[in-house]
Amino acid sequence: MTVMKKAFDMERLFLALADRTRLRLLHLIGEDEVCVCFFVEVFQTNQPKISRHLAYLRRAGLVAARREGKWMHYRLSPPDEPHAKRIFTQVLEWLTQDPEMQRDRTRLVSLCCSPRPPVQIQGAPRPASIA
Amino acid sequence: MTVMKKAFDMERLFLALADRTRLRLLHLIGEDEVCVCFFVEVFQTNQPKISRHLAYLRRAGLVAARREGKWMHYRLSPPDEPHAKRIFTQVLEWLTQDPEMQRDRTRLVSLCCSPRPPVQIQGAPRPASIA
DNA sequence: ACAATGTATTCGTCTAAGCGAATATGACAA
DNA sequence: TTGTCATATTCGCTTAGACGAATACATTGT
Repeated sequence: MTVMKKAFDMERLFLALADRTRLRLLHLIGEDEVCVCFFVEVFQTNQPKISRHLAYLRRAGLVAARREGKWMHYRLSPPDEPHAKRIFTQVLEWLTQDPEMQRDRTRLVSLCCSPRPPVQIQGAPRPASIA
Repeated sequence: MTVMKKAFDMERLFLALADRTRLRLLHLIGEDEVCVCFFVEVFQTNQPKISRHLAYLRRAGLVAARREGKWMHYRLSPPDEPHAKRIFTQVLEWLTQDPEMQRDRTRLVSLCCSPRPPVQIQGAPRPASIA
């Protein structure tokens, strides 16, 4: 039985991109590998919401997860299909222009560098490029 | 009261692209201006379905319509926002690779050039580049 | 074994949006 | 007018998916 690589599903890609929370997640991950608890802190929202959107992105093949003890780290996983990959990259570029996205990023950095971070993330592993 | 140009809504764009019928419509229009009845013929589906999807694309700002007697012609209307426009263009390029899209195009051409076209489109104005 | 902690899933509810069938509108012709 | 044709909209139904609240699961520390 051969492993059948399915033709990349465009609709699935665009559905995944058609939600603000997911766009914010993708942008906030960026070049990093980010722990779930940071998303919750930065977005000031409940944890199940984040988890569900991350699951959605994972199913769409746009992010990948790695476990480290109780922590889960998420990183981008750009599509293989060349057109999809180019579009994915350009979407990420586009996101950088958005004020809310910029605020998210700022928030993440200050959270990580803060001398007294919120309790929720005290022991959490920092994103690679910031730690 | 000043005319406020709203910041381009990314979610709206991706929602519009997240449907196969709409992708097929966008691809079939291409560089042309195409009459509704051709979509109905090419896709072998009912007319309200086409009309609703065209309305959706119109609301999303991706197509524009022109009336000519009882016929409505649709053409692409690429977004102004530079990032949106680039993505839009690349999506269209990507669509070209898809077998179903290619079949749609072939079907359109043969319909137009057929010496005995189906009744539904006998009097209909041909797409500019084909006529 | 048990509790604590980080994350994932489930549940019930609500809204957006897809569909076919039916109907409305708008333009032209008789 | 009245009818016909091309297109648009509405209606009733169904499904995907977003949400908060509650719960389940997994790992670590006691």
